[in-house]
Amino acid sequence: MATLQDIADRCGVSTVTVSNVLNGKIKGSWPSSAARAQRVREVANELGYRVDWRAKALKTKRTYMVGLLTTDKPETQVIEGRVLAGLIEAFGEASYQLVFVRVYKDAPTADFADARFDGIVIDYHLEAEELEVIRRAQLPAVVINAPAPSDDVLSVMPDHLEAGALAARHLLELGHRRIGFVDSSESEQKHWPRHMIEQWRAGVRREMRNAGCGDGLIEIEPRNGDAPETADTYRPLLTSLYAGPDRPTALIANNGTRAARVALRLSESLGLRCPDDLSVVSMVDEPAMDWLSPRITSVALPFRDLGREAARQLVGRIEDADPEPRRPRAELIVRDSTAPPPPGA
Amino acid sequence: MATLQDIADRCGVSTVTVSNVLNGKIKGSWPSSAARAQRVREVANELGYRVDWRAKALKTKRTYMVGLLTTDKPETQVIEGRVLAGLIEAFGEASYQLVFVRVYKDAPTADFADARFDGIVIDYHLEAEELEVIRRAQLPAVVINAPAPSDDVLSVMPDHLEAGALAARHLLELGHRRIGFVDSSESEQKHWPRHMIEQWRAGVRREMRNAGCGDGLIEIEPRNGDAPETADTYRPLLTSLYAGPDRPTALIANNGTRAARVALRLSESLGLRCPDDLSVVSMVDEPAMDWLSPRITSVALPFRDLGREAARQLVGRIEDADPEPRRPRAELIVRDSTAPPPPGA
DNA sequence: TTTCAAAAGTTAATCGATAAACAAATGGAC
DNA sequence: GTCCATTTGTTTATCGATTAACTTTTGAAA
Repeated sequence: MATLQDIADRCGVSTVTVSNVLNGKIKGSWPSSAARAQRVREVANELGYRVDWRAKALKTKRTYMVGLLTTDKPETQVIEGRVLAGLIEAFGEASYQLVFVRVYKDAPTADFADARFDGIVIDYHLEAEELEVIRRAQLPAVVINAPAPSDDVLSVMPDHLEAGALAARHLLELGHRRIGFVDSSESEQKHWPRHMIEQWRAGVRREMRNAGCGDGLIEIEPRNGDAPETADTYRPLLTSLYAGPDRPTALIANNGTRAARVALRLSESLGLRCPDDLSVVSMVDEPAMDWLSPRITSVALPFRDLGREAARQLVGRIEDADPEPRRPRAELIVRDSTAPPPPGA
Repeated sequence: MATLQDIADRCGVSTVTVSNVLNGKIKGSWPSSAARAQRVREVANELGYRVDWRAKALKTKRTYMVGLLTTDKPETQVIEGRVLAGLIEAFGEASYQLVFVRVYKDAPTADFADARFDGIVIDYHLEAEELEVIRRAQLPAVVINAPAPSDDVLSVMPDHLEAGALAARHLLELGHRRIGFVDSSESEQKHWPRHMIEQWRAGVRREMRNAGCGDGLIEIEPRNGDAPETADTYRPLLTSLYAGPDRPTALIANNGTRAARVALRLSESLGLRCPDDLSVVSMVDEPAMDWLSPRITSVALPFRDLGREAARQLVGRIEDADPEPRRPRAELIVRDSTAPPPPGA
């Protein structure tokens, strides 16, 4: 592997000059220096020179490494793949390496301190308790898809209010006037951050009010205590709802599993067909949404862009640039589970 | 951040001595040295000393970093989360950092060489073309869930033959004698490595021969050219199959989507019910397998263990230890989509 | 008591880059 | 032609650890 010294020897200059040329600290104001700089670059290229970041990092007090905090819970997905893809892309472009760090409950800061990162990325799966780790680390940090736990932490979130509004507008345009919002069952609520879901609901509510049917929003949230959630969890609630007069003609479910259960199983057992009698929208676009039958209309969060934007913000903070924030937008993917309400309804 | 010098000053010894103590190069044969070593360790602990791997890496020519090669195809999942979890765990225990690297088609070795990894992990999604990158890098490498492309590359795979056998044995024990193996459609086959699927099929075949029904294996593989695969792709094939005399009483599908399609949609349109009339097994356990109705019996690959074992092997190779290989085993998860065949069949 | 091999410790040099301090070259203004 | 601010280049020192070469200690054997 070629070093600065190798290039310097071949060009008859000092290593510092080579370093300056390659780091763009030579403006090339005079012909003589411009030519020399050119030659240095050529030789560097010829030798396939790549900076040794170990040495660079040692001297500059930086590491060009960013830690990605993940949980060590076996059940939770480590990180959404598309977020990861966006992070890798954008950090790569800025010459930062993305390193995975497991969060140990026992020794939370140990291997974390070892790494000496320049910054930290926190996925939204992490809980408040674990966020404490980063406070202690005193490093630039960005949280993806969750509110910042304190002022000095960056946060990148899509406009969840708008995401909810997107789903609602679609249904309103189809002619629906009474819409149910299917929330998590009690046992599931504990395991998920509420922030997104509340925003979605608020967005739905806003659009319905704008459309003049403010009281058409029906909250569906079963009280099942600690029992695990199954398709049956929602049955009693929906059955009694559909026995009454103000039955909703469309349902918005706060994740894909619930959407599928409502669309595929409950609609059947209620004697309804999706989408003819009942429209269903999922607020989370999962792979299964595209191959179930009917294919389920979903709101897709801009995961890849979330990753890219988080990287951009964090690099900005590390390098004291603080670029203006952008808010990635959610998209509606219209599939086969939504249609105008049945004529009689 | 404390350095060796800080500890050395406080203990009245040289930095080299501190380094030796902390790296366990002092045997403590004499009381005087044992005591001194103890004191050094105490002070190190007190100051919260952590080795600066930038300096260590610079001198030792190692980086303690392992690159994880991933595709840059937007559609493909970057990496299976459970594999990743296993990798993080095991590398963490061995003090290696796991760094994500995007594979650029254009400039395949550039940022790769920058990183100067000690080794490489390759996920099974990568294709032969991309494997070329690692050959050029000349580093210890391990491929997860795919055969090694050359002798000097490590490979960690579960026993896929046994995985197929597992599914077959389950069905045979239930009393099935004619079993269909649902392979990918033509258009999908191109996008997936065939190795696993061939092994699964071979395992199924072996078990059926052992059970004395060697000709009971029915291959189901639609010829749909380049048309995208949908639930309808399999309909003609299955319809004609179920019109004939030798209809299978059970189907093994080579992924979750196909299993779901066969179990949920096709069985209905054929006038069969799952599992009463038709049993279905998925060779890939995906989240949806657990919440669809019926919940689908699946073979779960030991993803987490694959990650752990890959890390173990690679660290062994890097540190010239070459531990004996272990083969993680697949497991059968019995759910509601399998039952004894109907009496008449 | 002397001798000696093993163990422990010290000093000096090094990995590859960059920062700081200083010296030299340059082109335009006077 | 001289002066000067600017740009460029050089020398020296440094980041924090480890290796190499060498010296000192040590406990036991002779």
